[in-house]
This record gives sequence, C-alpha cells and structure tokens, in this order.
Amino acid sequence: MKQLDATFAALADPVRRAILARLAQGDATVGELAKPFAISQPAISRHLRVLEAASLIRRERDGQHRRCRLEARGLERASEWLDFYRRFWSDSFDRLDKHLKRKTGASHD
Amino acid sequence: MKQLDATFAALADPVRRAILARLAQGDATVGELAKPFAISQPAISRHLRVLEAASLIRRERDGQHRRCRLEARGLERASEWLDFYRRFWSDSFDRLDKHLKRKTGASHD
DNA sequence: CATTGACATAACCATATCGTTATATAACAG
DNA sequence: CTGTTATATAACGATATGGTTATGTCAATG
Repeated sequence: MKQLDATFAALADPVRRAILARLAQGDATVGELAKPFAISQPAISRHLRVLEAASLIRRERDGQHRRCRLEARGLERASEWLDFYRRFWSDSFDRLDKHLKRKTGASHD
Repeated sequence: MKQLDATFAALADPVRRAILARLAQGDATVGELAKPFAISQPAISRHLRVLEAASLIRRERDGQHRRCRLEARGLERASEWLDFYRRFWSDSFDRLDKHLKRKTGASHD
C-alpha cells in the first residue's frame, strides 16, 4: 500500500522523528519546531510536508502562524502493520523458532 | 538512532515488506523469494542486503543456497519506537494529551 | 499602504535509491 | 577440469531525497 510506503519513509528520517517527538509534548508552530535544528526553515517546511502527506501530522492556519499537531492515523497504520509480526519477538517466539527450524527441510514452496 | 533510520527505510519499500510477509510463513532461499516478483534477481539480492542491514532478516549459507529467516531485532526496534506514540491513538488520548501539555517528559528519538 | 514576520515554494546541487544488464564467485554434478 | 545452478557484485542510468539560497504569499502592524 502506498500509504504505508509514505509513512515508513517519513519515519526513516531522524529530523522528522525528532519533530514528532516534539509534537508529542504538545502542538507547536513551524517556527517553534524549526528552532532546535541547525537546518534552514525551508528544509523544516518540507519535512512537515512529508509528515503531513504521511498522515503523521496535521497543519492548520492560526492567524499568522501554522499550528502543527500529531495525527494518529499514520502512526496507527504503521503500528498495525508491525503488529502482524509481533509474534516473532514475543515470548512465544522461541517455541515458534524451534518449530520452524525442525521443518526446514519440509515443503515451503 | 541510525539503526531506526535503516529499519524504517527498509520497511518503506513494498517489495521488501512483501519479502518479510513471505518469510513470516517460514524460511526461504533467495530464489524462492525472488520468484513472485517481476524484478530481476540482482534487485532482490539488494533488497535482501537492505533488510539484513536493518536487522530484519538473517541469511546463512546452506550448501549452494542461501536460506533467509526473519530476524526479530529490527521489527522489535521499530515497534518499540512506535509504542511511545500509542497513546495518541488510544481511547485515553484526550486526557493524556491535556496532561502532556502541562508536564512534559522524556525525549524520544 | 508600506513594512515586517511567519511560512511556503522554486530552482538548484549532491547524494541515495531502485531498477537494469553483464560479470564474478561458490558449490554441486558429471 | 568443465559446466551448471544459486547468488553476489559491478557499472550504469533514472528518479527521489535532503540540503541550500532566493523569492513569493499572507497576516499583522505602524
């Protein structure tokens, strides 16, 4: 799915993850988000564009500013996708692991 | 962290996610993994390289073949990262949101 | 209405990514 | 050894990504 592409790609950048971490503490304007970073404001602006396209944030005009908020949908999608694989690192993994190792010679086409 | 970069970037590609889905059903050789796709074998080979670098799979020689398995570490890392944000789409989101707006906590990146 | 402040967009450059085809390597079969 | 099979690596081109500086837009303000 294209949406998952966009979401995981958005999460792959440390600047964007830091922006999300900041927004987890509450809304912020673009300027506030840009301040901690050594990169230019247009660069931040494009990161926000990517995050918005991935449904990870939402932006809305607030007078002269633009207020950014976390948006659950993108995060939820990524999390749901990963949940399918949760059994591979859960406590029951070892049992499953050994089970699969025994069947290694069997038909797996 | 750099590891999360690699893991999320690896998950951003639909071919690689399909490979993981296939491996969730059991080990497979490179050839078996390549078969369902319309792309060349070298392309698959590089996708596997990316997945391995992201700790999402493990490859080991098996005579003439190379057997690929899911590896939990990468998946676990990604899932742990997302877990921090789980509250933002849980039912208690509104209360936590207001709470966080006053008291802010740990950094998460 | 002219200016300033906050943000977005455009144009550009360097590097990364994903595909290709051609070739190398490693193990097995004869 | 020779050939075949399974996989990796190399070299290349197209497109994507992430940064920059310059400029445009819109709201607030004197």
